[in-house]
Amino acid sequence: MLQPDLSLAPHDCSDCPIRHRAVCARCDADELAVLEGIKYYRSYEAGQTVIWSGDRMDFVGSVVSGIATLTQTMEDGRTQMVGLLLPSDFVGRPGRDGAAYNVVATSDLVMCCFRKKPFEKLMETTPHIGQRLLQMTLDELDAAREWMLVLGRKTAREKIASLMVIILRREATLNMKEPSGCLTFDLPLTREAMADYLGLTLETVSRQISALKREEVILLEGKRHVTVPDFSRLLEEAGDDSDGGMLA
Amino acid sequence: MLQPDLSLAPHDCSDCPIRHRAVCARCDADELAVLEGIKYYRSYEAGQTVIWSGDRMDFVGSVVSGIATLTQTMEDGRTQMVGLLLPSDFVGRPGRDGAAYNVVATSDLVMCCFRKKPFEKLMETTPHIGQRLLQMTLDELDAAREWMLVLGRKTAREKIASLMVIILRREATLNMKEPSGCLTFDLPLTREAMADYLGLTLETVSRQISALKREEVILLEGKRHVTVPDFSRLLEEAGDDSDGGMLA
DNA sequence: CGCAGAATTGATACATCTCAAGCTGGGTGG
DNA sequence: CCACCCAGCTTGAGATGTATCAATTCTGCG
Repeated sequence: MLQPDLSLAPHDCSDCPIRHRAVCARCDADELAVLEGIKYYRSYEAGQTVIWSGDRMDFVGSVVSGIATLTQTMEDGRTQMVGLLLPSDFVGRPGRDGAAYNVVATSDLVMCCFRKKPFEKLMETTPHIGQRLLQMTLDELDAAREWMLVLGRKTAREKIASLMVIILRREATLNMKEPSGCLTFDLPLTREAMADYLGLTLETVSRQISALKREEVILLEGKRHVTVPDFSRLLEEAGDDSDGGMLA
Repeated sequence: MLQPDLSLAPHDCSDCPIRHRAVCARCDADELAVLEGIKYYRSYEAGQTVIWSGDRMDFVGSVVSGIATLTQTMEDGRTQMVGLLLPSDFVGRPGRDGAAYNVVATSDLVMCCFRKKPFEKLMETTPHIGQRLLQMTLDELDAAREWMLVLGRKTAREKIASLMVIILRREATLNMKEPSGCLTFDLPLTREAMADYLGLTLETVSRQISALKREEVILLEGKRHVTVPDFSRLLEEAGDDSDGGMLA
């Protein structure tokens, strides 16, 4: 099914789960009403490709629920993930026609979309949208630069630990609290997708996860469910500064 | 001398060399006049640190002339360059107090600065500034993501070739033409700085440059001046798609 | 001239990749 | 209900690319 059931998708912005973090976060009631007029929802099943790099893209939008990946591929097939899209993340670039990356749904995915032209027009007249998009883009740029350090300078073990730290930090952001002590989460990615994120092979990912398990930095139930008995230990393994690394 | 001679710095925005590409690019005459009122220049000598990561930063600004690097460092000294700042590039983040990265002048450097608070206030009232900053940030994000592919998936030789391609592309952007055929440029970085950019050691950088020279992909005069007899050959060595990879 | 920083080159070590063989768990059809 | 299958994963052994350590060689400059 190309467009899975939409009945559960929110239709009213005021109960939207990403209302306060997405590109519309700063909009007031009037502005929201205009956005509401041009929005529509799309759903994708786990594994579906949302957009191919290079394709014409006539919409932009926000992830409402589910997870997607942003990847870049070389001709010979080497691929690098360049972004992990979680709920509230923005997809697409105003002012550009073609998609620069592949977007693939990693889980079932619901997106809130806007046709590009009307959205661009709206941006001209509604500063709150551009302001929020700037904020979000600056955050993504910081994330990309942090990831450059991971890719360029960290060992395989540090990379795996860094990935787990990032996932835990992003989850903690939702709950508005610092991660610490004993924590639990599910890996949203296959070993292969982790390898593409980390610039490793899937075998190396697997070996390093096994090593972290053997040394009890993490505990595993099944392949995906992870328990971190001591977050600061994980931070150490990631090679991060002991402080949260958070910036005002 | 902490603040080298400023006499050559432009004082009138209308003859500023970066007038049409910097954060002020979209401002009209009135808006420019306001900006002109709060701007000031700073100069740095080659090698000087402009900002230390974590330091309080009371200004934002644009590179007017010269080159600077943006780097991130781990406690044990491993460092990764996360950005190369050329004329017109923007430094600093509105809405944040501390610097996230080290900024170091690689050559003599002139910056056009704005105190942060007045600049932030101006952004609220002058949409053209925010719009331009959004555009520039999106471009930087694309550059960072392209670099993630380089760091995560390319071989040492491809990394060196990619660096040269990027430098040539950025120079070509100034002249508004696609690079092709026989080209010439100066490496703006030491071998060590290249290593920090590419996630390699300086020895590996040196060896790969020697190899590219031996195989006549490039010719060297001195350590810094490079001639590329055939740009498409360099592109191939970089592992890039043969087309320019340019996006609308 | 001679020094210091930058770069090159060599020998060896080691982390990660590659290729290959099995394992595991959840789903399917007989 | 069980046997089978298959994608995802783990583990092993050996190859390889890059790092590390060390010794020279350049190059510009006081």
